[in-house]
Amino acid sequence: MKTAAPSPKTERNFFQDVHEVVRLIPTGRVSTYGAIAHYLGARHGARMVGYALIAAAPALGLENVPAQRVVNRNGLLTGRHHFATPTAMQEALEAEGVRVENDQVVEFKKLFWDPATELE
DNA sequence: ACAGTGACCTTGT
DNA sequence: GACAAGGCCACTG
Repeated sequence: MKTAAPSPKTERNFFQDVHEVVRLIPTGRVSTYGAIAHYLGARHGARMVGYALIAAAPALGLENVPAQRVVNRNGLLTGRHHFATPTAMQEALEAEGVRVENDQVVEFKKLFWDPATELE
């Protein structure tokens, strides 16, 4: 299951772009779905960004995509449940120096990395 | 083909 | 300021 078959009709270009941006996120930094979606052009529907991360999930072989650095607007690790383990996301973030408390990134506002602003 | 769900965000009341 | 609803696009059943 899980879209293992790339559908040509579905422009996975969007996913590819998401992968690029997520990969460009510096270590110890975090970004948001809305920022990425906005940087890609417009509101693709921030939800699609999340889906793109699922499509980019390490389980598919894209371990180069640090989805752990991508959180929601609240800085909450909404997708931790989608990781191999419920703590994998938090563990990974803490391993990079990002303090996570109660599934929430501490000083998220400071660690926030906006492609449209940083990369411009 | 239809309906429901989903790692969300923005706007309106 | 808080709560509610809508919107975006894609995937699954």
